[in-house]
Amino acid sequence: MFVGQLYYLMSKAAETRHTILHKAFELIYRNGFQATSIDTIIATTQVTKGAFFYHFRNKEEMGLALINEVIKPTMEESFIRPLINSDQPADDIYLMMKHLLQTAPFFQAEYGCPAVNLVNEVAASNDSLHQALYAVMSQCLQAVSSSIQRGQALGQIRDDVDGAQVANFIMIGYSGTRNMGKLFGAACYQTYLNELKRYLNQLT
Amino acid sequence: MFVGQLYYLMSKAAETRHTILHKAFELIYRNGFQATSIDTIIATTQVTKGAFFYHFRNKEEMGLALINEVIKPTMEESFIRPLINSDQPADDIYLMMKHLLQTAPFFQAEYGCPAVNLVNEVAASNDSLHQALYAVMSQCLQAVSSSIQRGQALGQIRDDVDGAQVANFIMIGYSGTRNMGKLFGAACYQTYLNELKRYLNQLT
DNA sequence: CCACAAACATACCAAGTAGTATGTTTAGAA
DNA sequence: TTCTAAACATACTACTTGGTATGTTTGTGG
Repeated sequence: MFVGQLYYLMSKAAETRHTILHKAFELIYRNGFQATSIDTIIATTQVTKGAFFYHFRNKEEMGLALINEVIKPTMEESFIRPLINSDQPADDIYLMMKHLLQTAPFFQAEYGCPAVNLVNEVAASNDSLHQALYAVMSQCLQAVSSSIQRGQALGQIRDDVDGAQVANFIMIGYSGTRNMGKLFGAACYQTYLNELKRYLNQLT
Repeated sequence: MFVGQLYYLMSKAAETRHTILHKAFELIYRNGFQATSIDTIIATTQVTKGAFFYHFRNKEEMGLALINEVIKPTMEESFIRPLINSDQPADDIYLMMKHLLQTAPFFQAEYGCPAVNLVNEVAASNDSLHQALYAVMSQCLQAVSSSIQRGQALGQIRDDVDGAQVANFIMIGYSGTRNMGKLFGAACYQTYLNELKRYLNQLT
């Protein structure tokens, strides 16, 4: 098979798959994984059930693809990329978080963070989704941890600071903020940013 | 009606109601609100559907009762009570959190915190449950905030510290810890406690 | 232009869902 | 004891769920 032919052959199918995943992402983001039925997904995508189950063996596999093909790239773009090669970790982590909370594409306080929501809903009950989310969040942890360690090498972060612990604390703060934001609204976001700055300053 | 007669009259019924609520609490804690069906609840409680719907108009009202009669007292006992009249807020908040994360009755990292889980699941989609959870969590916020302000009056906390903001940050940290604990396990708890101590020290 | 697999479409199903209709039991007031 | 309402029990229903069985369309390699 020529690549061109393969491309055209798969093009429409890939588009259908893409449509399903991204529409499902929106629905699941707002309503949760369990609460979003396949019937709802195919109704809003105008895709038939046959097409859905051609592309995904079952709902769980669709969820897996959603995490790996929609959520993971999104987190890489908004959480990890701003920290790559950062030479001022305290500032860069703060700015990354500020952007993430205030202008990221999926910013909506009432609905939280897609990744955090899924962790809460499926981590305890679905092993493969748990693992996929674990991979995504571990990447984020690693990005923060590395930037802290780089900061230490550059003499900008105190040596007694444990990068991995700080990274954990940042992720904890992020997920907690997204969680409390669903309850108390976006005001939480500014609170977290203020206290995060105070915390980061103290690492320098 | 005499109180005694009323007491005996309601006693058995109250027990049934209590059984339903507490068993539902366990199931919902582990599996979520939506994922816990009424059929499952009545099967594990050995209570019939007629009894269930005698005590609760519908599933939502049962959830409301669960928040107000099970979750709220639990949070009052483990989150609020340790902070009442605390004269060393930095220490007391840390100890309260340590106890809450390590020895509280509903401590199970993989399942998180019942209140936090519910916030995540229903805050965006159910207004009355949202309000009930808002009330519970606001109480917790208030307890932390008050203790910080008392600490300021006693000269133990810096005057430039905003008690309400600190309280928010504590709740954010708690919920985030419970959330990340579901993903990464109980190791998160120690990390949070360490960084919390560092944070609290800096307020004195 | 034809065979054939990829990509979809339609109809269906068994299990589960919240909730109801209609009973029966039980315990205390009179 | 008897009457009555609270407290439960049973059977049922309309609807939704994830998933399947069985088609039909579509593109493309030979």
